[in-house]
Amino acid sequence: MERRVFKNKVYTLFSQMVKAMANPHRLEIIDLLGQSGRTVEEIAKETEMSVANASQHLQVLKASNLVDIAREGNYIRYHLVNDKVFETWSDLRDVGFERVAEINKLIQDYRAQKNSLEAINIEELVTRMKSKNTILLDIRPTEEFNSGHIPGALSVPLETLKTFIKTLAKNKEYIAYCRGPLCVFADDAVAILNRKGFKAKRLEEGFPDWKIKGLPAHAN
Amino acid sequence: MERRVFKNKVYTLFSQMVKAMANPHRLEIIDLLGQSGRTVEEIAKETEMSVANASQHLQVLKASNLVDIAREGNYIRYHLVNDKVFETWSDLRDVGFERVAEINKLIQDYRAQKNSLEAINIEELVTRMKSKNTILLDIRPTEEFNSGHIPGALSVPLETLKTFIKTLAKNKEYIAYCRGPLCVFADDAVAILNRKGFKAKRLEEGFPDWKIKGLPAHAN
DNA sequence: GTTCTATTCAATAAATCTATTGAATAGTTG
DNA sequence: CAACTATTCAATAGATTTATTGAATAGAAC
Repeated sequence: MERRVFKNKVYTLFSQMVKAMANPHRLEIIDLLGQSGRTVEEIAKETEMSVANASQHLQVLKASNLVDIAREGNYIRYHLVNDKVFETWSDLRDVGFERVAEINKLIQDYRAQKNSLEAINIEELVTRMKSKNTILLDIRPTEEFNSGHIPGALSVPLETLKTFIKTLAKNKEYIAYCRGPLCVFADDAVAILNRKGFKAKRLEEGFPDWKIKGLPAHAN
Repeated sequence: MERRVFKNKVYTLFSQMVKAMANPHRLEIIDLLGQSGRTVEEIAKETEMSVANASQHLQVLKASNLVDIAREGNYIRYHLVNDKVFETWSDLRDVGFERVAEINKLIQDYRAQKNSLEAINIEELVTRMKSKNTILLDIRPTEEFNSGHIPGALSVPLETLKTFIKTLAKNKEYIAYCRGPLCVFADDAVAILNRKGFKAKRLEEGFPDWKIKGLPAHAN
């Protein structure tokens, strides 16, 4: 095979893989699946698209070997094929945060509106966790907490926060985290906590980001 | 702004960035620019496309903040905006090598045909370089070698290899490297060396991959 | 200020991608 | 085996992307 033909072929193959990621719905799906495997129905519900549409996008991801499936009784559960896929998305995300002004502004504005402007990152969290004064809250649904969480975190799904809040001490500092920088559970939690007079900030990243950094992860 | 509206907007912005990468020509351009900045004309020549077409693709990359420009006299030189962009491409590439059978096969076949099947990776290279018996050859054009190379490498652009080869000792082991895993200069060099009875292998990765690993890089 | 040259723009036709709908399928449960 | 249900398929119309042309532009050089 001639050099140019080879190059065209190989870059075309890579571009097909990139194309599979190059869609807002599919990025959202990858972000979700980075969390844990999910059925078509669950994905459709969380991303607010039709089941047929979600299925179609999942087919695209599957055809490009970014996700694979496991049958479980009546359901088919989709997974990312491995951590590398999430890492690629995570790198893309970083480039976006760093370079695309619109993305930055959109996120800042959203957080400002929620009164959740201050965020700390994973490095800062590691330092702070050494202090007894910091309490870490995992705002995701229970199942996600159970399938893996940051060691030392308390499971406080958003719906339970309002009752849980009564038990919290005012003299502590709270850090809330959820699925990732684009997940808004933690922002909502921080908003509620601040309103009630607690000192609270969100963690910029989420559990999958913690995990791909190779930091220890607890599972129940 | 409502949660769903926020999510749609933010994932759309990210997907626009990914779309900018989702084209074979543009991936090749990113791969090239990871090497060093280049003018439109240079890019058009190396990728064998028309200048108008190359320019159009560069506009797409520029609009997405993946590349920027610097005027130099009569020419405009395009650069990647930062290392993160190349790292993202590098991660994508890894996923492709690992998960997409067609990509693997294509590359293996091409190397087989060039008699350059055995490749070592950067980790192995670091170990081997401790031995006096291993000689590292940089097969890229002189300018690229000068703008940065792996410490200890000899500059042997492909055109000069045939004359250079007369000076080489048969009892050494040669490692050839070039721009990256999809660059074929090193394969050609290995083929020539093997044909003449030298022990030679290529380095799987290229100089930019060495650099983003944070390993030391010499420049003249 | 005119000429020159690298680069960009504009227009177009072909190809590809997307959401929606409703029907089809495959595997499970009773 | 029949009924059921999660998922996929197929068809379509509208939107987006792409390569190719040849013309336009903007800055450098003289």
